[in-house]
Amino acid sequence: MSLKGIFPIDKWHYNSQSILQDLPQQDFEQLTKNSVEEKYIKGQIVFKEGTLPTGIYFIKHGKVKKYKIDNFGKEHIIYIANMGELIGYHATLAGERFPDSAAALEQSSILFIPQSDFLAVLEQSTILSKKLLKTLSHEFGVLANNISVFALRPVRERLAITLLVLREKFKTNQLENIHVEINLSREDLASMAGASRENVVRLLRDFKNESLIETKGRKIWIINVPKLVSVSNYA
Amino acid sequence: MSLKGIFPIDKWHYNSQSILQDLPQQDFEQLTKNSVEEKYIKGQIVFKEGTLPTGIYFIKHGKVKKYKIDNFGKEHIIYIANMGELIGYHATLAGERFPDSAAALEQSSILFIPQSDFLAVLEQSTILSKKLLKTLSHEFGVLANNISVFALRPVRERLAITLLVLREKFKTNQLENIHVEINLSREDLASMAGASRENVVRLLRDFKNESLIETKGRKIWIINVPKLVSVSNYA
DNA sequence: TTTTAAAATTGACTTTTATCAATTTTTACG
DNA sequence: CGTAAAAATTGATAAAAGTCAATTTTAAAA
Repeated sequence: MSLKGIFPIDKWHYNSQSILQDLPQQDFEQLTKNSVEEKYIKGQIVFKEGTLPTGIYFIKHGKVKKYKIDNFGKEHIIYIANMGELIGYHATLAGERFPDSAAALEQSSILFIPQSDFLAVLEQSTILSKKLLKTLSHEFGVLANNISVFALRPVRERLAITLLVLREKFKTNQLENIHVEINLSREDLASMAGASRENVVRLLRDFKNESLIETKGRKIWIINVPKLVSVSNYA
Repeated sequence: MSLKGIFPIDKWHYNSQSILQDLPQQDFEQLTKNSVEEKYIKGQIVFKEGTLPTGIYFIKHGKVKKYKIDNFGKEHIIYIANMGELIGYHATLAGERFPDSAAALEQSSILFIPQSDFLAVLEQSTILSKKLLKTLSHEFGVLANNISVFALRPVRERLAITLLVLREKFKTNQLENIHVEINLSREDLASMAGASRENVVRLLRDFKNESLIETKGRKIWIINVPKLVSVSNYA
């Protein structure tokens, strides 16, 4: 069950994998010569909004949520970054503090690249610079989508979109793309969809009654992708 | 009445003015050698979401709204770009179609810079490239803010923030910063705050009753900035 | 100025969504 | 495997926000 032709999934992914992929060998080596690989346990914070950046992060394995916390302590998950994605570069490039926080969603292994190495390679590599410009510009579209969906669409549709996006994130590169298991807490799901936990639970029950999804414990499988796409009113 | 120290207005502006400002003379000339200045009347469309970019746009005078329209025809204004700002570069840099639309909010004069010139200067000017990286990275923070505010905060707070942001946009560089006149249709205001027009009208009446703003016709003046900041629950 | 179309406002009502307080289920771990 | 803590679910209720249908006000044009 592919989304091809029925849902513009590109508009929901940052494509930051492409930044370090097929970077010239030399650039890559210079970039990673002082890098350190760190293990993160589930829930462990990678960087925190408002702090000064000391480098950028490459996700070798695992998943990382990027989020913001409002003045009342409520969390909103902006994005889930997957294996192969680069995170934390906005702060360094803008010369600002981190605009958001990042925490591991599961046991992850992350390469830390010091700011000085990143900036040094950027100084001489037009390829890296172009890749960053391309990714950042693409991100703009993703975020613009997000904003207008949050501003205009009801929770039911936002949740449908969230599930479709998560399904892609949780795809294992195995053959069995039909049975993608979404494994995320209801709290995190609510925090992505911008809704209360209880409301998400109720809407998931509805989706289940409508035979759009199956659930077992916290796990969710989408069993009717095209119908969920139509529920999302997005495509 | 300044926002300094009481409201982080930087987190709501793109800062794209800095892209062409203090660009080396030579780069600027090459960039603009084939540029065309066009007049736009109020409401006229500059570019449309989903179309292929043919260049980028520099706002010499006037104001431009950047917006998206959902499947039901409802409009959401993502951003208002002011005199001196550059717009429309994301599509070209990402190699994609326009992620949003742009239309003049008032009589405006806009410089069109052909894509080929933009890309040619980018190819050789590391200064332009760095400025773009900086602006795009800063924009990420602005958009991330936006998303979490739309996802988590109620309309009353979003409207308070919207008014504070608009006040900055409508500042004339005169001395009289106290009496900034916000002149925008209720429809556009609602479309920025992500609310119905009627709800915006009612909330504006509340703000008026609470002596936060004054109105005359469609025009709005914020008369108690610090209190409106506190209503926004954002600072 | 007068006229008229567009925009803004108001009231009544409905729908959506959040919140609070249990209760049940699941998961982690000794 | 059993148990405690955490997470998920449910029901009841309240609050927020949208919609629809007038009516009034404003602004644009003759």
